[in-house]
Amino acid sequence: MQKRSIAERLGAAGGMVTDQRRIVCAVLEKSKDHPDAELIFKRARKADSKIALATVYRSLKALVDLNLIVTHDFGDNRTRYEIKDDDHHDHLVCVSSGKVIEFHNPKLEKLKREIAARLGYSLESHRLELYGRPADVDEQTAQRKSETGASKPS
Amino acid sequence: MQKRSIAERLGAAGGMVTDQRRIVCAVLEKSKDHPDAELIFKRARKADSKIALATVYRSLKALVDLNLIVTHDFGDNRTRYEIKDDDHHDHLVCVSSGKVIEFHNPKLEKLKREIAARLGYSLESHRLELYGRPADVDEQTAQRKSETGASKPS
DNA sequence: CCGACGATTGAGAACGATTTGCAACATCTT
DNA sequence: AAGATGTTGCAAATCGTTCTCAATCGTCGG
Repeated sequence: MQKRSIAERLGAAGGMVTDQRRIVCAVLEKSKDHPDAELIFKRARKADSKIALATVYRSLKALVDLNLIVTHDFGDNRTRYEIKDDDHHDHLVCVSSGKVIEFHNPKLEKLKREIAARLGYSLESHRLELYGRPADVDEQTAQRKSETGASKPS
Repeated sequence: MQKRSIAERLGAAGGMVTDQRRIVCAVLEKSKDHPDAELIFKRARKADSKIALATVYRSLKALVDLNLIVTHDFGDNRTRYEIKDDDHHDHLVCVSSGKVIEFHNPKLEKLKREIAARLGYSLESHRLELYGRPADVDEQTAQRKSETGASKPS
């Protein structure tokens, strides 16, 4: 009973399940990238040629409010959307290609909580993006010696 | 010879130094918060009642391009500006009061670089914000036992 | 110190992303 | 199946930010 679709979870959470919202949910589930509203809109139009952009925005907001999806801001000023995964991950954005790599690092998660705690706060959420450029192969191999616990995207 | 003003550094970097830019620089230097363009504009108007918002934006962009100031995005969609400090710091945003606390954590800096390296990238920049709410005093004292290296804002 | 030329300014229009007003319509409850 | 309520589509409105353009200023060569 783990694989409930976003649309199902939307209904379970008390949200109204409409055809348009089902479509937006389906688009998000099928998207492996981090699409913005416009792109989600374009993809949604393939399933419903008359769905409105405003509806996409409203559906996305509903899903965000219900904590079913999360937003990202990768510097270009577009809000990107992604299904909220159970295990949190952060992003590394390649400054030369724009490619986005997801990663999860337990050490980092722990450190973030500790920092907040030391400042007198309990961590509610956070946002982290690394911006980097591909390293030379030399540097890579050199660096690979230092274990950090960073893992490839799931 | 360390305390050159932003305006001076702007000139030294080859940027054109105008009255308006001097004012924007002065506003930034006096601001202890993280003002957005609109707020900087309001403050600048106190020194020059006819400076234009567009000029503020243009001055800010010039300063960002010359690496004299940095931008932040704390979730509300406003770009905030801050003088670039020598030693990097990140931010913790209080979700209940909106207060922004700066902190610097060497462990975190190191970890970020390592993570990027392990993914095959050399870290160019990054963005990190923690969002938290004030913890109970109990929790605070309990947490304070775990050393993290987090330091209070400078 | 002055004049020329390119850069900057002010004002408002223009922009792109996102939101909103409203009438028609679909959904969930009973 | 009917009604109350939430949602949709469309267009107009907003918000932050950038651009256009004529007027003006800063900087550099002389």
